[in-house]
Amino acid sequence: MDNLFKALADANRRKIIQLLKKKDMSVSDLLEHFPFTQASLSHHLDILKRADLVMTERQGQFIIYSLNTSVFEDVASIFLNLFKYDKRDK
Amino acid sequence: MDNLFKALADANRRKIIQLLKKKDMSVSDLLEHFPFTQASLSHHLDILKRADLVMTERQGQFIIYSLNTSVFEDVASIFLNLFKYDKRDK
DNA sequence: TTAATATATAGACAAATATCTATTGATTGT
DNA sequence: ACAATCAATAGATATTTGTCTATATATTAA
Repeated sequence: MDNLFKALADANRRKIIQLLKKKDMSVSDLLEHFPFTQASLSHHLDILKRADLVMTERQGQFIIYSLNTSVFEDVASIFLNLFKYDKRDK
Repeated sequence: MDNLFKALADANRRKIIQLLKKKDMSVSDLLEHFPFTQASLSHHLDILKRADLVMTERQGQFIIYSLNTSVFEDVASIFLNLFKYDKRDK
Protein backbone atom coordinates (compact mmCIF):
# COMPACT_ATOMS: atom_id res chain seq x y z
CA MET A 1 0.00 0.00 0.00
CA ASP A 2 2.71 2.43 0.99
CA ASN A 3 4.88 0.82 -1.68
CA LEU A 4 2.22 1.62 -4.22
CA PHE A 5 2.07 5.33 -3.51
CA LYS A 6 5.84 5.61 -3.21
CA ALA A 7 6.20 3.89 -6.55
CA LEU A 8 3.85 6.37 -8.18
CA ALA A 9 5.54 9.37 -6.59
CA ASP A 10 8.22 9.49 -9.27
CA ALA A 11 7.43 10.94 -12.69
CA ASN A 12 9.82 8.61 -14.48
CA ARG A 13 8.08 5.60 -13.03
CA ARG A 14 4.70 6.95 -14.06
CA LYS A 15 6.11 7.33 -17.54
CA ILE A 16 7.24 3.70 -17.50
CA ILE A 17 3.67 2.73 -16.69
CA GLN A 18 2.38 4.79 -19.59
CA LEU A 19 4.86 3.13 -21.94
CA LEU A 20 3.92 -0.34 -20.75
CA LYS A 21 0.27 0.47 -21.30
CA LYS A 22 1.07 0.74 -25.00
CA LYS A 23 3.09 -2.44 -25.19
CA ASP A 24 5.26 -4.83 -23.20
CA MET A 25 8.91 -3.85 -23.42
CA SER A 26 12.37 -5.03 -22.52
CA VAL A 27 14.67 -2.98 -20.31
CA SER A 28 16.72 -1.84 -23.28
CA ASP A 29 13.56 -0.81 -25.15
CA LEU A 30 12.43 1.23 -22.17
CA LEU A 31 15.87 2.73 -21.74
CA GLU A 32 15.60 4.57 -25.06
CA HIS A 33 12.87 6.73 -23.56
CA PHE A 34 14.92 7.98 -20.62
CA PRO A 35 18.02 10.11 -20.12
CA PHE A 36 19.48 8.09 -17.26
CA THR A 37 21.55 4.94 -17.11
CA GLN A 38 20.50 1.31 -17.34
CA ALA A 39 21.31 0.86 -13.66
CA SER A 40 18.93 3.65 -12.74
CA LEU A 41 16.20 2.21 -14.91
CA SER A 42 16.70 -1.16 -13.28
CA HIS A 43 16.23 0.49 -9.92
CA HIS A 44 12.95 2.11 -10.99
CA LEU A 45 11.72 -1.18 -12.41
CA ASP A 46 12.55 -2.90 -9.14
CA ILE A 47 10.42 -0.38 -7.25
CA LEU A 48 7.50 -0.86 -9.64
CA LYS A 49 7.86 -4.59 -9.26
CA ARG A 50 7.88 -4.46 -5.46
CA ALA A 51 4.69 -2.40 -5.68
CA ASP A 52 3.26 -5.21 -7.77
CA LEU A 53 2.58 -2.85 -10.62
CA VAL A 54 4.64 -4.73 -13.18
CA MET A 55 5.60 -8.30 -13.96
CA THR A 56 8.56 -9.80 -15.78
CA GLU A 57 9.12 -12.68 -18.13
CA ARG A 58 12.40 -13.73 -19.65
CA GLN A 59 12.55 -14.07 -23.41
CA GLY A 60 16.03 -15.22 -24.29
CA GLN A 61 18.46 -12.52 -23.29
CA PHE A 62 15.67 -10.07 -22.67
CA ILE A 63 13.50 -9.48 -19.67
CA ILE A 64 10.11 -8.32 -20.83
CA TYR A 65 8.25 -6.02 -18.50
CA SER A 66 4.48 -5.76 -18.55
CA LEU A 67 1.78 -4.26 -16.40
CA ASN A 68 0.33 -6.47 -13.73
CA THR A 69 -3.21 -5.98 -14.90
CA SER A 70 -4.87 -7.95 -12.12
CA VAL A 71 -3.35 -5.61 -9.55
CA PHE A 72 -4.30 -2.62 -11.64
CA GLU A 73 -7.91 -3.28 -10.89
CA ASP A 74 -7.18 -3.26 -7.18
CA VAL A 75 -5.23 -0.04 -7.54
CA ALA A 76 -8.08 1.68 -9.29
CA SER A 77 -10.41 0.78 -6.45
CA ILE A 78 -7.91 1.92 -3.83
CA PHE A 79 -7.82 5.33 -5.42
CA LEU A 80 -11.53 5.49 -5.91
CA ASN A 81 -11.96 4.71 -2.26
CA LEU A 82 -9.41 7.30 -1.18
CA PHE A 83 -11.16 9.97 -3.17
CA LYS A 84 -14.70 8.86 -2.74
CA TYR A 85 -16.33 11.68 -0.91
CA ASP A 86 -19.94 12.49 -0.21
CA LYS A 87 -20.53 16.15 0.21
CA ARG A 88 -22.62 15.52 3.27
CA ASP A 89 -23.59 18.25 5.75
CA LYS A 90 -21.08 21.09 5.31
CA MET B 1 0.38 16.70 -11.11
CA ASP B 2 3.74 15.73 -9.70
CA ASN B 3 2.78 17.63 -6.54
CA LEU B 4 -0.29 15.47 -6.27
CA PHE B 5 1.54 12.16 -6.31
CA LYS B 6 4.28 13.44 -4.05
CA ALA B 7 1.65 14.61 -1.60
CA LEU B 8 0.06 11.18 -1.51
CA ALA B 9 3.38 9.38 -1.10
CA ASP B 10 3.39 9.91 2.65
CA ALA B 11 1.21 7.76 4.90
CA ASN B 12 0.68 10.56 7.41
CA ARG B 13 -0.68 12.82 4.72
CA ARG B 14 -3.01 10.10 3.49
CA LYS B 15 -4.23 9.78 7.06
CA ILE B 16 -4.89 13.51 7.19
CA ILE B 17 -7.05 13.11 4.10
CA GLN B 18 -8.98 10.29 5.74
CA LEU B 19 -9.55 12.41 8.84
CA LEU B 20 -10.75 15.37 6.79
CA LYS B 21 -13.15 13.11 4.96
CA LYS B 22 -14.95 12.64 8.27
CA LYS B 23 -15.02 16.28 9.21
CA ASP B 24 -13.25 19.59 8.75
CA MET B 25 -10.65 20.13 11.43
CA SER B 26 -8.27 22.70 12.83
CA VAL B 27 -4.54 22.08 13.02
CA SER B 28 -4.70 21.43 16.75
CA ASP B 29 -7.56 18.96 16.27
CA LEU B 30 -5.55 17.11 13.65
CA LEU B 31 -2.44 17.19 15.80
CA GLU B 32 -4.06 14.91 18.38
CA HIS B 33 -3.99 12.10 15.83
CA PHE B 34 -0.26 12.23 15.20
CA PRO B 35 2.91 11.62 17.18
CA PHE B 36 4.95 14.43 15.66
CA THR B 37 5.16 18.14 16.37
CA GLN B 38 2.90 20.95 15.28
CA ALA B 39 5.64 22.23 13.00
CA SER B 40 5.78 18.89 11.21
CA LEU B 41 2.02 18.80 10.82
CA SER B 42 2.09 22.31 9.42
CA HIS B 43 4.62 21.14 6.87
CA HIS B 44 2.43 18.20 5.80
CA LEU B 45 -0.58 20.48 5.53
CA ASP B 46 1.41 22.84 3.37
CA ILE B 47 2.26 20.02 0.99
CA LEU B 48 -1.38 18.94 0.78
CA LYS B 49 -2.37 22.52 0.13
CA ARG B 50 0.17 22.98 -2.65
CA ALA B 51 -1.22 19.83 -4.21
CA ASP B 52 -4.61 21.50 -4.04
CA LEU B 53 -6.01 18.65 -2.01
CA VAL B 54 -7.07 20.78 0.94
CA MET B 55 -8.36 24.28 1.55
CA THR B 56 -8.21 26.53 4.59
CA GLU B 57 -10.50 28.99 6.22
CA ARG B 58 -9.78 31.03 9.29
CA GLN B 59 -12.26 30.87 12.17
CA GLY B 60 -11.02 33.14 14.87
CA GLN B 61 -7.73 31.81 16.15
CA PHE B 62 -8.17 28.59 14.29
CA ILE B 63 -7.40 27.62 10.74
CA ILE B 64 -9.93 25.06 9.60
CA TYR B 65 -8.70 22.57 7.03
CA SER B 66 -11.08 20.85 4.66
CA LEU B 67 -10.85 18.72 1.55
CA ASN B 68 -10.91 20.57 -1.73
CA THR B 69 -13.79 18.55 -3.07
CA SER B 70 -13.84 20.10 -6.52
CA VAL B 71 -10.25 19.01 -7.07
CA PHE B 72 -11.02 15.60 -5.67
CA GLU B 73 -13.18 14.86 -8.66
CA ASP B 74 -10.29 15.72 -10.96
CA VAL B 75 -7.97 13.55 -8.93
CA ALA B 76 -10.27 10.57 -9.19
CA SER B 77 -10.30 10.89 -12.94
CA ILE B 78 -6.52 11.28 -13.10
CA PHE B 79 -6.13 7.98 -11.33
CA LEU B 80 -8.79 6.26 -13.32
CA ASN B 81 -7.03 7.37 -16.44
CA LEU B 82 -3.64 6.25 -15.21
CA PHE B 83 -4.98 2.81 -14.44
CA LYS B 84 -7.48 2.47 -17.21
CA TYR B 85 -6.21 -0.42 -19.19
CA ASP B 86 -7.78 -2.49 -21.91
CA LYS B 87 -6.38 -5.96 -22.08
CA ARG B 88 -6.02 -5.68 -25.83
CA ASP B 89 -3.97 -8.12 -27.89
CA LYS B 90 -1.53 -9.84 -25.51
C1' DT C 1 -1.83 46.73 26.01
C1' DT C 2 -0.37 42.43 27.62
C1' DA C 3 -0.66 37.46 28.01
C1' DA C 4 -2.20 33.30 26.07
C1' DT C 5 -3.30 30.39 22.28
C1' DA C 6 -3.09 28.85 17.35
C1' DT C 7 -0.53 28.38 13.31
C1' DA C 8 3.37 29.22 10.14
C1' DT C 9 8.20 29.80 9.08
C1' DA C 10 13.34 29.38 9.47
C1' DG C 11 17.16 26.67 10.00
C1' DA C 12 19.48 22.33 11.27
C1' DC C 13 19.88 17.48 10.84
C1' DA C 14 19.07 12.57 9.75
C1' DA C 15 16.96 9.31 6.79
C1' DA C 16 15.35 8.13 2.35
C1' DT C 17 15.81 8.40 -2.56
C1' DA C 18 17.75 8.91 -7.28
C1' DT C 19 21.60 8.75 -9.68
C1' DC C 20 26.21 7.26 -11.21
C1' DT C 21 30.29 3.91 -12.26
C1' DA C 22 31.85 -0.58 -11.94
C1' DT C 23 30.98 -5.26 -11.72
C1' DT C 24 28.47 -9.62 -11.83
C1' DG C 25 25.33 -13.06 -13.74
C1' DA C 26 22.71 -14.96 -17.51
C1' DT C 27 21.93 -16.04 -22.29
C1' DT C 28 23.15 -16.39 -27.19
C1' DG C 29 25.97 -16.92 -31.24
C1' DT C 30 30.34 -18.25 -33.23
C1' DA D 1 34.65 -22.50 -24.76
C1' DC D 2 34.59 -17.56 -25.61
C1' DA D 3 33.00 -13.11 -26.76
C1' DA D 4 29.09 -10.20 -26.97
C1' DT D 5 24.76 -8.53 -25.25
C1' DC D 6 21.17 -7.79 -21.68
C1' DA D 7 19.89 -6.97 -17.06
C1' DA D 8 20.71 -6.83 -11.98
C1' DT D 9 23.53 -5.65 -8.08
C1' DA D 10 27.04 -3.22 -5.15
C1' DG D 11 28.79 0.78 -3.46
C1' DA D 12 29.41 5.83 -3.57
C1' DT D 13 27.41 10.38 -3.72
C1' DA D 14 24.13 14.23 -4.08
C1' DT D 15 19.46 15.62 -3.56
C1' DT D 16 15.09 15.42 -1.42
C1' DT D 17 12.21 14.71 2.39
C1' DG D 18 10.54 14.39 7.20
C1' DT D 19 11.45 15.76 11.50
C1' DC D 20 12.98 18.73 15.26
C1' DT D 21 13.71 23.25 18.06
C1' DA D 22 13.21 27.95 18.09
C1' DT D 23 10.96 31.92 16.58
C1' DA D 24 7.55 34.84 14.25
C1' DT D 25 2.79 36.14 13.21
C1' DA D 26 -2.14 36.40 14.05
C1' DT D 27 -6.07 36.38 17.00
C1' DT D 28 -8.49 36.50 21.33
C1' DA D 29 -9.14 37.40 26.23
C1' DA D 30 -8.18 39.91 30.38
